[in-house]
Amino acid sequence: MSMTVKICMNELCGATTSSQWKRGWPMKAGGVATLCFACGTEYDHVRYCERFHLNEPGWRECKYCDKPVHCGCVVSKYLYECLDSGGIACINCIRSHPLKQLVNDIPNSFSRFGGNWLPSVFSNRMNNITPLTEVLEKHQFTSSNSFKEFSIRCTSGIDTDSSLKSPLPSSTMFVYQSPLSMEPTNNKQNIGSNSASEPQAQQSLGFSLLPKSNMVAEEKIPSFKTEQKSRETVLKAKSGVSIRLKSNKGMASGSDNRVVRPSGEGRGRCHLLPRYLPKMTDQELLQIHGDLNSNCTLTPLFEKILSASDAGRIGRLVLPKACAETYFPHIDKSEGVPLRVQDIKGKEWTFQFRFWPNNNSRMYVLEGVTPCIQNMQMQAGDTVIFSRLDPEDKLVIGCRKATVLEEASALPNPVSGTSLICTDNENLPALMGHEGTSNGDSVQPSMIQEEKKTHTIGSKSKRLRMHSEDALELKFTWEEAQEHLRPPFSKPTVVMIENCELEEYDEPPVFGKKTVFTTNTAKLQEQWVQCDSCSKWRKLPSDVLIPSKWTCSDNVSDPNWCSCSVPEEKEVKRLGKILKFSKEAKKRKVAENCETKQVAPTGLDALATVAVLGENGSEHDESLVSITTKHPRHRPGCRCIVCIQPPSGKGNHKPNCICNVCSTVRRRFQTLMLRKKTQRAELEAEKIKKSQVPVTHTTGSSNELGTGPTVLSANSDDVNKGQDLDLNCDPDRRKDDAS
DNA sequence: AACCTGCATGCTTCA
DNA sequence: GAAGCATGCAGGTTA
Repeated sequence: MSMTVKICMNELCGATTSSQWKRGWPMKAGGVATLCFACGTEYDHVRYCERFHLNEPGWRECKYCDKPVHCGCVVSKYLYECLDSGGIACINCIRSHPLKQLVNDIPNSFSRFGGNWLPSVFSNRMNNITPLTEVLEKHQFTSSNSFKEFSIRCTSGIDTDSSLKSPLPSSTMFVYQSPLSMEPTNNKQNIGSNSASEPQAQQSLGFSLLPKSNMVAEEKIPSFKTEQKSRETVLKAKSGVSIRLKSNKGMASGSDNRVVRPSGEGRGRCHLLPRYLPKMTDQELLQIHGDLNSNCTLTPLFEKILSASDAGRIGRLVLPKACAETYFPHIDKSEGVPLRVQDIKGKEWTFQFRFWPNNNSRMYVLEGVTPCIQNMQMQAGDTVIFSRLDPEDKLVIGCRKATVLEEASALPNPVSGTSLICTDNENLPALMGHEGTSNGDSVQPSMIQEEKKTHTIGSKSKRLRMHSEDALELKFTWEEAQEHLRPPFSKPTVVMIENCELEEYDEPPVFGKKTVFTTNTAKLQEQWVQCDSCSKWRKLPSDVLIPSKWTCSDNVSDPNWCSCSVPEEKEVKRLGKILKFSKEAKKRKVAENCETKQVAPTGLDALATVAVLGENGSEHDESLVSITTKHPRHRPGCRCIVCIQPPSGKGNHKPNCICNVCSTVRRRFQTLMLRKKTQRAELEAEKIKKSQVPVTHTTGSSNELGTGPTVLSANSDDVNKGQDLDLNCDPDRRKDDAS
């Protein structure tokens, strides 16, 4: 029995289960896709898995069966990335390592590399999984200003003070805005808009033209030409598109600058409930014009926030009765009429506009909307906007993404007392079906924004109300967060990927106070923490978890230092030097990154940097206290290279030493050199390219190609330090010397 | 067994 | 209290 789970190659879709494919999809292995039911992407045979195991560039072996997995197609790329997450096999291993498990149950692991938590692990959405190499090179160890803001949303069960001693619950979602995987502005604004009353950034608003012939329904929608000109403002855009804005100041909506723009339709307009009136900013309308290529007038008709059932797999969008009867064709029969619309990508969609008898009334629905909704990446909580385009009388559909907060509000609480920040499409239906807490007694009115409730799908139903007020939001840069995130108590699984050791944790990291780790003369790790009350530094055992607020009185491990009145230990002076070095190293690194605009140092560069710091530190202080600039979270048992290397970073090993440290360092240098070689080649190629273009100024400097960080090159003496294994050498120089 | 269709139920909002 | 509407669910259909 071999059953293949299909994966939609549309990375924005990623539909996986057979149920998400239209009928005709073969259930047996070896079948080919035709159409993804979720997103509507059409496939031909060539684009799918015939390429699955071909030896194309980019392939790699399955860690379990040694057969090639990654051939370059999206499907295998996905497998490849999952492999990096650990524990997943290729299709060859389907029996022992079910692909289904791979796809539907993405391991929620938390990875560290070189003591730093990888951002990708915090975003376990299928769409957001980022290849390891990209994570390392583009996110992790680049200059600090390249770190994107991310937020940790804690829940009511997590207290920023004391409860943080405990690991975050598994349901806690770390929202990290990856420039690779998320849209550029929306999430950041969402994350940043703690106050829900802030104007919401519009992630996307898609409108497109609809050919007149697309209107299948013969019954015409009433024309907009009858609307009152006096209430219109026509914006002439550069492209010549006229966007007719109907200023209606009396109907401005609440807190934001979103203006309720009634369609101006004569029939039944005044019967529309306010929540269905289109609320669009001028900016949005101006944005729309960029998508329109003809001289047209766009008139928003109505909008509706998608409910769970609207966005669900049933594919039925319930239309507000008044809107349907006002703007859509009149229908007499229950089966209704087909209706064509287009989205922003120019894709045509045909919906069945129909109704059901309901309590002596009618319930209007659009059937078959799932592909369109998926294609527009809409979820429950997002707003679908129906508009008309004049003079062609075309029906267009657009969308407005909900904020993270809105999305959160749209979700029922899966765990009592815990709010889940989740943007995962796939989780949505399941969560929607979770009624155990939907009628929970703990449901409280939102304190974040009263109005918000009327804008979320939870506004109508108890079932969907959740505790958005419980969400706490802590903002850090990714780099800052590293210093607050500490490994959970569970032991990590160390996996080697591309000669890099990754620690995989099943549990999320622990969030706590920033501390400084040092190594004392006995080579034991110590932890320093600053009192929030007296600002004195206190020494604690390295395995103690520090809550976000800590004072001397909390120092239960050493009664001698449990009072703010007690002066600091003498060792603090050394700590001060260490901190100074740490800051300087960071500054140098950032400055160099800005200056040279080179490829950012990788974790291996950071390793070398650490080694340098260790040496310098020892120069300034004879004690063996050392600190890692990139490894603030080391704990006993940590097996990363920084922890296992000699404190001074060099000098204690013979050239032919085969100890774990030396072999690891050798191996890593090889990898680093190889990588740098590639980078250098790329840069040179680029330089040659540029040189062929007329250049007004050239510096003549050539040594910036592929060189390591300043910290490395500043220690050029190390290059000539004989055959001893030298952790501080510049790999490029080393390579040059060798050649 | 999974999916689809049509209707019923019951919660929310409005007048 | 009435109307609207979100969603559950039973029965039919399909793979």
